Amino acid sequence: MSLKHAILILLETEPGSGYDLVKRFKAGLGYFWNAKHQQVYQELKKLSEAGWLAFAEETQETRPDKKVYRLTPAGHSELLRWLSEPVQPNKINDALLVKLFGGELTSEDNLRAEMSRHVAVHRQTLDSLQAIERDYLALPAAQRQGWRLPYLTLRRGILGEQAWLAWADEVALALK
Amino acid sequence: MSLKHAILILLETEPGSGYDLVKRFKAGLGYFWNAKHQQVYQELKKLSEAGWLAFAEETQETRPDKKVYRLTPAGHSELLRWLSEPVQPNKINDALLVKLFGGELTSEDNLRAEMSRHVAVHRQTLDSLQAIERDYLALPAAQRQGWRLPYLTLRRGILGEQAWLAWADEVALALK
DNA sequence: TGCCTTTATGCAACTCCTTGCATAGTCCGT
DNA sequence: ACGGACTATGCAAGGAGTTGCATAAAGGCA
Repeated sequence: MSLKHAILILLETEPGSGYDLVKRFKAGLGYFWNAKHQQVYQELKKLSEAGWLAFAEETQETRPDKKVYRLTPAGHSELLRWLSEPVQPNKINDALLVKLFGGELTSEDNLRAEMSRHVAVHRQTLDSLQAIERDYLALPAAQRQGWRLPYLTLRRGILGEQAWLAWADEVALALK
Repeated sequence: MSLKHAILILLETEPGSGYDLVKRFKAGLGYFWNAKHQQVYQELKKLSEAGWLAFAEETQETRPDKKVYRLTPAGHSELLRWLSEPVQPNKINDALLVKLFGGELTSEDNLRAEMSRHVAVHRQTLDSLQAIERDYLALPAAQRQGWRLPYLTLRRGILGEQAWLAWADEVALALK
């Protein structure tokens, strides 16, 4: 899929280690692309074997040594190639909806409890996305410019979470 | 994940063959759980090896023979067990957002073209979901009762697609 | 007649992703 | 002094999902 390309994008902006990337995923891209540390390390290995990344080992005194990865020219042109190519629409696999679909076989209490758990998670996600939005909007216009496109992805998150919560209200009404 | 359980739910309602299930996925659950025919066949094999399904081979004259699967008591209780257990919130992996996030490296024309392709797909999905909704709402109340919970999942689809399209409008404005 | 679609199932090989485990020093709070 | 979180990387095994190929008869359309 495009974990490969998500990594290329992150490293194009700034070289970094696997550990670094995991943190960057959590901070930014992470809302719409999830990866565990294992997968990142495995992918970095593959990407450097493919010649799209190069790394330099950095010895550190007070911390474990690390490998700092950066794009090679081949990696850069691969990224451009990927960006110019259509991506296919997302496939959705949502276990909560599967459960609701088959919910006649269980109790409404159970379904309500499940929904509240998910509502809590989505509300928290929405809160943190809105906090990021506030920070972005507080920046001077000149600085906002560089984050214009990432901001659009943030908006996707916010609108998506709001729609999710609106749906949860409908469900709550129906299960009352 | 829960392809296993999606299959159990579908077969609990009515026994059927792998081919059958693929069609049922397309018609109903398919909006929020996607599976290729290969995966369905592989999963059916595993599920019967695990003792959750049993199958009967049905010889047909004018068509290829088929295997009709149904839940065993063990499969039924596994389904109940799964339904009573919390499912964990969905992870999102959306390549379009990755592309947009890194979009500074490509042209706005390219991004606009990509967006229109996706808008077309989402609009069509929304249309077909709304067609299903109209059919549902035209049913007499007594018949609606049995589809109450699947209807909630349909609503999720509709609200989700509407939010997606509203976001696409924002993006179109920002890329103008 | 020839081509496409539908019905029906499956092997083989692969990539993608998760889970559990392992190592090892530093820094911080209590 | 001890426990926990943080920095940093990775192996091994397995489960989930994709891609390509193969078979084979029936029915519809041009």
